[in-house]
Amino acid sequence: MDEKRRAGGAPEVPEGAREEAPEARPKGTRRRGAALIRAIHAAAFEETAERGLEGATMEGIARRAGTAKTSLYRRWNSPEDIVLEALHAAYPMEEPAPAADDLRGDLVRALQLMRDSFGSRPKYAQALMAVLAASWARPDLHERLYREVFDPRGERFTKNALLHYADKGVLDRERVTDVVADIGEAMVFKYMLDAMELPDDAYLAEIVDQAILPAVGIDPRTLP
Amino acid sequence: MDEKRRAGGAPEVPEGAREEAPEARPKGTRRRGAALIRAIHAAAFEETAERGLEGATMEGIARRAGTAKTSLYRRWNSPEDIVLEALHAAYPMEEPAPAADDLRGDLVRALQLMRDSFGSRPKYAQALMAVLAASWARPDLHERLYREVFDPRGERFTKNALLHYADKGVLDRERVTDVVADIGEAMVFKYMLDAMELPDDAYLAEIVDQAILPAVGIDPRTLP
DNA sequence: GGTTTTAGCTACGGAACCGTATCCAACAGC
DNA sequence: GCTGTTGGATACGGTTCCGTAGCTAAAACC
Repeated sequence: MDEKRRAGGAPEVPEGAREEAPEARPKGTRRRGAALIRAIHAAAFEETAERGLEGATMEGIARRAGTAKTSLYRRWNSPEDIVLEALHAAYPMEEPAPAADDLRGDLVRALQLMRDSFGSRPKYAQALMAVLAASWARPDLHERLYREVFDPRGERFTKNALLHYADKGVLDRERVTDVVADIGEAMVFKYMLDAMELPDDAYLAEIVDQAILPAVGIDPRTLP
Repeated sequence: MDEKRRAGGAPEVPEGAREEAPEARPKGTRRRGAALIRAIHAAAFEETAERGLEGATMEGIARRAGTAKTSLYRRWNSPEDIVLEALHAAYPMEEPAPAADDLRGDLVRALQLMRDSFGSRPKYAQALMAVLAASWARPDLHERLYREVFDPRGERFTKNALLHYADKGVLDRERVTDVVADIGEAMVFKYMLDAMELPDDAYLAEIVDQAILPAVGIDPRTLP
């Protein structure tokens, strides 16, 4: 067993949990509207990433955003509300299937889009992970997450590409099942969990060549 | 309050995160040793599942286990310590590759083993999910999780089966890459996240037929 | 039986959050 | 410049959790 984390009642800051310095800005000035909200969203990501969805507090978010608790309660009722709104605002735009005649390239690009969306904003991926985990034990939250965040944007990064080329006759439409359409996302996700970092382009290409293309009946070695 | 519209027999928990009733037992009696520890582990799963790793508290675990906070501090220093120990104790035993001459069946069984391990103990999957999510933002915890929980048991449910049949010449050894060895676990995991439930046997079979077998160059329709 | 461990109970001061109220000041629009 | 709006600061009582202490009593040992 480990040593005691602290001795006595010392208010010492536990290692690793230190908060970022509040958004510094010239004293006697104020943000409002969109600029303020952006700062609060970023703070909500930080707070959720470091303390989990259930550990996040209004006071913590306010501190990180360099604003007052009262300013948060003016708009939201809970950390959860803020985080979900922040996730929604940050969720990547859907890029309509690039019509190039390059199945393999389009699949890789679809996975790149997914990966880059995780890296687009600091702490975005960690915050999303925290919410996903929490939602697994909370049907209400799960429903909200998929309705307010995922659904409105379309989802399915690789599925569009696969269907596009199925329509063109490049591959068999019957093979684009739900299972197959999920392979790419599932693999990227698992990689992130194991490695604690975003996959590089080479790894994405491996996913496409070794998992997705074989699943739709195409040997990548026969491709141009 | 809502009407009671209880159809089935499941002891449905009304939303609101009510805690389970403390382990009832005859008054004036005490558990000790292993029996007590088992109850505390179960309580730690509940607490972590419902409130997240960062939201779990010693008081909450003590309440659920029907024991005293002081009894927890006697052995552990934090909820995290308890949960990690509980996960370690509950992690499924590795089943050596069943030597039957049935690749497809062995793969399905490997995934069943993985799935059943998640359902083996109440709240086990949710607790593990919570810890995984938290660990993604905390290198120390990630290291601990993999060292104290995953590594000691071996991991890789499908990889063993694939390697076994590669050695027998049933499939090409070159195709059993890290990516391919991860497909099964990744797909089960993604399914759980999306559906909030464990996959049934039919879905596991789909994963094997539509994703894993094609990836190792085998058309399931050609199998016995 | 008597003795040693180990659980359970109560209580404590300190800390962090909660959600709200109050008041003042910076901002935007005119 | 004047004015209504929106942020920021402070304070509050109430709750939960922290980690420790002191004590009693059940369980296990011999």
